[in-house]
Amino acid sequence: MSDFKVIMEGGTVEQCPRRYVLALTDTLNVINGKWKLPIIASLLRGVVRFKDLLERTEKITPRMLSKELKELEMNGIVERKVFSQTPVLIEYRLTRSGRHLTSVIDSMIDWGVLHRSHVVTDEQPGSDKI
Amino acid sequence: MSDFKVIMEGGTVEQCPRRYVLALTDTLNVINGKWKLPIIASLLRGVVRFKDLLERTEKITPRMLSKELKELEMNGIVERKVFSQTPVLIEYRLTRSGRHLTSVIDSMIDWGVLHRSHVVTDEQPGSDKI
DNA sequence: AATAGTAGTATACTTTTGTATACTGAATCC
DNA sequence: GGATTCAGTATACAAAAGTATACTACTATT
Repeated sequence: MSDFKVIMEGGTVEQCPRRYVLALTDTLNVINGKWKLPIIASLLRGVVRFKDLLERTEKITPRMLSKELKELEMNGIVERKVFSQTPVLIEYRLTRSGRHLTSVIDSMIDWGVLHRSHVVTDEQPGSDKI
Repeated sequence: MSDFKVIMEGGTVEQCPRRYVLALTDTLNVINGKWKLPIIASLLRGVVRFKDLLERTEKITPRMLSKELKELEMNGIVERKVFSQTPVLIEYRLTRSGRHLTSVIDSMIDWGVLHRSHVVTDEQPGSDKI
């Protein structure tokens, strides 16, 4: 659909529209850092609370979790819902955009799996052929 | 194909196989940082030399370019070929794995475009854009 | 009044990433 | 023998990302 590949076919830079470049950097900014994808992966399993995320995102500190969740919220990836119970209950869930990240994650997994197989089959020590 | 979504459908963590997690973090590690994707995008246009990359990757310093190219080479994304001419000629090109990154890039662009449209249509004033 | 549960914040630090600017080395050309 | 070209490296610094550890605010229960 986006057909980034146009730039391969011997064209000028302008063949890759600016809005695609923006879209790409948007996506990178959303998922970058050490914790974004692990958190998103946890949220894909459903609605969760802060404490749950703390426990099941290995070794993340509350400070980082808080920071990352804020960024994800600002970027429209997660929603934060407050329930005025006692003790207070706060739920985090993915937005529609957040759920759509599965397609990006899937393609990253596909590439990673493929790449690992290439590395194993192609790259014997010393000889580096394509 | 990789079907990361299995973890949505009410399962345990184990439903997302460890190798998928590894594949995902591989991919993240390969593309993370400020310069990896711009460099890969340049390389998608064909074989290039260090100096070309310096000129057309906006404002990158030789130090960073050198560092990033080394990492990409170590990760099996680019190949470096030395021609013993004078002045010496060194060519950088994508490996097969490197070229396959187009599918990841495309899905990131697709998500970014979609997300921008969601942000415009969904989100009330106050919510922040990327 | 002390305890416990939820959802974080505060402070100080280390590590990683990125920037700025100048420089090296090899070889040929003039 | 100095200028030029290519492909980087060296040094010093600044900024961003991440870690460690302790603490706060609210409130309901004991």
